[in-house]
Amino acid sequence: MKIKNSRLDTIRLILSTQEIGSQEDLLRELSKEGFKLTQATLSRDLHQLRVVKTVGVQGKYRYVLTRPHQYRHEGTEGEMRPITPQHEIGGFISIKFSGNLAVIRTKPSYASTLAYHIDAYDFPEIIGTIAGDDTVMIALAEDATKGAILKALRTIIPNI
Amino acid sequence: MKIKNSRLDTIRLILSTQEIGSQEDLLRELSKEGFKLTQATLSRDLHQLRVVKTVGVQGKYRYVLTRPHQYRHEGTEGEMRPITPQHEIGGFISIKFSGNLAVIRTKPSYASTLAYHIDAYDFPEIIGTIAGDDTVMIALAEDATKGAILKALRTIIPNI
DNA sequence: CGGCTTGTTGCATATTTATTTAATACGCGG
DNA sequence: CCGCGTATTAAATAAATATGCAACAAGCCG
Repeated sequence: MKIKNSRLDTIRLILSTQEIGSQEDLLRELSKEGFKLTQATLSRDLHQLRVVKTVGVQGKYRYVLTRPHQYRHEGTEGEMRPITPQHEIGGFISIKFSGNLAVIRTKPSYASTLAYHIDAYDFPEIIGTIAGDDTVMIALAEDATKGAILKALRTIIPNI
Repeated sequence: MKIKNSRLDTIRLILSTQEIGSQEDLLRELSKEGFKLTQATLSRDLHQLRVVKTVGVQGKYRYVLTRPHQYRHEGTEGEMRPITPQHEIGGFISIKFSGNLAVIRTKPSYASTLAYHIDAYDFPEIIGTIAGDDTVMIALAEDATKGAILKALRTIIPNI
């Protein structure tokens, strides 16, 4: 529907540019933009957008967008060869490499937990991670080898 | 405090291994582990841990860990040199490069906002971004140089 | 130790968010 | 245009979560 879509866009815009701490706040901003709706509808909108309420640095709550993740298509591309363990560790399913990226697949909703653990270790071979729902993308340092990454990750996922 | 810390650890453990959808659920799990506390206390614990309630693919709610923010500054490894500004602009903390990727760290919850702005500019040097809670991963165009990226981003993050 | 400051907790309650329900609007094939 | 299935909504309410407050425990000087 037309109205709803533009409303969702506006929600995205607002959340991207302002620090919104409650649905009431967001409702107020939306009404400034000419949208009138109830908190119930907003709650459903946010659910659909998969917006989450996080805790910011100063302990303030804040609604933030998550990205609509791609639900990818398993590899086909030559280089990438999945290495899959016998036992699933904390939702881990597989890891593949390509260039300076590694992509870990997990069971649904386990990705951010895994990314959390990887981040916590702060491996020098890894310059950053991003988690979707069931995928963790890992940016590797330029000189990191596949072996070094696997070795590092083994501290978190023994049977990787 | 002793008890509280081990409780926080246990919360992390539980959230890492189970799909918890409400504080009541988590409370139940904690009591199995011998912790007795009220929802009020748990709410405060989760706030302190910056745990967030997300929406999974099937629309289920789930509590997940976010990363411990280290205001780090690694900068040791040869190629990678975090470039950190004097003033924090919109939560920006650092940027690192590796191959055709750049990884920006932000203060917690600022990543999606920053990514949104980067996207909005539609720089030819940048073919796409992904944002987590405090990390933006940027896919660079094939011919983009580090300098060109920094120059482009400067329109958004002046002191980058 | 005695006072002071800080941190932790439960209780009760406020606040916030999700959901049920019933009504209304919409899209579309016939 | 009609009828039927699907969306969308508001209102009320349920459910979930956050917080003010008072009590108590811990650490910390002097």
